Amino acid sequence: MNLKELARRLDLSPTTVSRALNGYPEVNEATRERVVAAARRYNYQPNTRAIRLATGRAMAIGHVIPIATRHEIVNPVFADFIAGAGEVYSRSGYDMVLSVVPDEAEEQTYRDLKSRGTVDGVIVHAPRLDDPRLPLLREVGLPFVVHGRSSGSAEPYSWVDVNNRRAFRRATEFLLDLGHRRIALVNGLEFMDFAIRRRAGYTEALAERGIASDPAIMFSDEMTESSGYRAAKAALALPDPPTALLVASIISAMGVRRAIEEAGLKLGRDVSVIIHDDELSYLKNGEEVPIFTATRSSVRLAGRLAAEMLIDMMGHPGGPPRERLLEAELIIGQSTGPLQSNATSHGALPDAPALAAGAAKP
Amino acid sequence: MNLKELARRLDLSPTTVSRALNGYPEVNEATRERVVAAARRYNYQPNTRAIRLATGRAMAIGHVIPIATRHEIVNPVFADFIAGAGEVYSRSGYDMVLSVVPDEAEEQTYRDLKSRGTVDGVIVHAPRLDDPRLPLLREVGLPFVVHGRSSGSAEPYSWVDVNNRRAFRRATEFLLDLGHRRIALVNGLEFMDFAIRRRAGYTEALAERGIASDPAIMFSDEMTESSGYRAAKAALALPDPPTALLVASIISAMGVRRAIEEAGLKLGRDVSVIIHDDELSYLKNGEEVPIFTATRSSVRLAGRLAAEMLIDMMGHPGGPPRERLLEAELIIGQSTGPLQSNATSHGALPDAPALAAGAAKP
DNA sequence: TGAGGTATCCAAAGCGGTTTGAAAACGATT
DNA sequence: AATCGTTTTCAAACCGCTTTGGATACCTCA
Repeated sequence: MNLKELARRLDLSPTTVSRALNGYPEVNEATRERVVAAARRYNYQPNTRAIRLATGRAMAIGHVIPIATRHEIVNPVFADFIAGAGEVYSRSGYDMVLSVVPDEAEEQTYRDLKSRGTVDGVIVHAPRLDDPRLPLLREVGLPFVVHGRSSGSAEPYSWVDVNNRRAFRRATEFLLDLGHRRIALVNGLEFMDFAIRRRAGYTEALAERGIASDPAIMFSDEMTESSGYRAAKAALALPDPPTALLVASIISAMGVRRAIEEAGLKLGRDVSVIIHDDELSYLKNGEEVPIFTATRSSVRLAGRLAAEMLIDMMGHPGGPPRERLLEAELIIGQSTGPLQSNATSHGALPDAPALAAGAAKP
Repeated sequence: MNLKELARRLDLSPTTVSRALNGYPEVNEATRERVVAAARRYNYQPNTRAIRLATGRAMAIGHVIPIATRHEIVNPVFADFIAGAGEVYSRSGYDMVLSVVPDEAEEQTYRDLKSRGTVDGVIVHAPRLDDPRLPLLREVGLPFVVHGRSSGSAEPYSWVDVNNRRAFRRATEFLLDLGHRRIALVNGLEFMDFAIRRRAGYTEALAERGIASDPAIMFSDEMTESSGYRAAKAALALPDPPTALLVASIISAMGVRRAIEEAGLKLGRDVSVIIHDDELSYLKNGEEVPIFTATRSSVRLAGRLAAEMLIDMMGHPGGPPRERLLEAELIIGQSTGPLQSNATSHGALPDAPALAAGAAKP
């Protein structure tokens, strides 16, 4: 059943039927009802392909995921972000098109998406420092919203991000307040913008208390279980091991926990851990009571917000870039506790003579 | 730059240009080269929307992910499967369209996908016992490939699946060979087809050795960290705790490990664990050496195979359904070991008098 | 030389909608 | 009754490509 056929049965022109269904005012209310009723009766669904050609709009939004040839990792927050954005698209009549491409083909993919008219706009994932995709998309003329930010970008752009810096600053302060002085950072890859901001929050908080950050306990890697394990294992093996760790992801934290337990230490007593929790639906940080103390911010919500922002921007072109900064909440779990003073392996720090900081290796 | 304009500049008809670019034989080789060169020079990309309307093909494949209102979980294997399928689509010129819909809207979504012509075929995820989507898609006339199988389906259909039953049977046998007699099952939700098959493999292996399966140590839940934790905690608290656990997912296994360590037991010595490992890129089962002993099968590979199968089927309509069964390999990690005999909490089992089976609670 | 092929190219008709510009119908106004 | 402004409807052009059904030019062979 197509428009022409439906019009024929109603003894109306395709023009009028089209207008009736699309809510244009220049059609008699009685006819409109007749048309709508018939459309339902014959189960008429306008052909998407024809609409797209006629209107010149794709009614679709693109997400490009580069499959890096070196790290074969699928961004773990991706699934939840997509779920959030997808809900919005469904409600708004947009399709989500995903392009999985080798990362050297990423630029060409964006160009094609535009020139072939496959999508009306895109969401940019996992931005890096001064990310080349932003000028590219501007040049190409594809509306976009960034999930995260890209420090160093010359021009303004639209984004949805969590306040990573403040989150990590607060987390660090929380550990400092518990008496910890030697705090390790298990960060994501530091060419990723979010990782840079997290590190900044961490070092700032330390500096304010007069603590120099120590590269020996600052790790930067992909956020996998294994890398968390390696980092924690290395840190705990140091002559002056950290008494607390700040971990960028719940996935790395799984590995961190493994290393801690393997070292015979007890999480929350001998070693404190704070994580950043994206509220991944398949890796929740506990249920009623959180496992890890965490800075928490829903990546799914970010997906919803980014999608809404993009759709709204496409509806009002020429507007200024939009920004949305989400604050993470600090939730207290069972993985943090005051610094234990009965330890032996390393002595007091110069700026905290009253507190005998130490790792609690048995 | 569009076809008409390009034709004008070449002083050719759009017909000829179209044919030249699409490799039709009825065009002079010299003209073809001229056309191809001009297309490259002017960076001509045919408009997808027009192609789609003209050919009646969407050149797109749909994936419908229901967002269950009750369990808000995003299937964790989804990301990797999508990555695998997406690679194939990119290479083959297909778009992947993802629909995230509330699960009560799933049926209507499939109907719309067909009647609006948004996609040419779909991949069905996470099939259940006698899944209603299969007859629906058949009725609607949308080609599809199922990732997994649906026991009880009357008609044949195309699928790509891993041999879950054999995998779990082998894993159980492996534990039995190590002397374990009390083996818990931490399964996924048992209305999911894969979970049914896994359970079948497990109970079969037990039955063959004359061991009745005990509902008290068979758990079925969503495969999250928390549910794994709960199951293992409950199992280990029993008067006759299991000495080994068979766990359906590496994510649940994280929780299982937490419960084991919390109970003061040592993984691989006091309690053995075998998992099923989908080789998720963000949750690898170790790197050089596997953490858990596991039955392993790449879900990303399954994604590639399913996509290839579907594309091929769409190219040869009317063919018989296709099937592809992948075998999981059994890899030995550090999480399994022979049954310890120095334990006390429960006695020898009738059929293994020589081995004093016991949990090693200190 | 003329018929019959073959190679090459093109005009025009779709595909199924939207949208422009105009016409028809209708009432109200002068 | 003629004019005007609305309301309502429609014919036709258009979106940018594919594809059908010729047309034309060029060979080949009898």
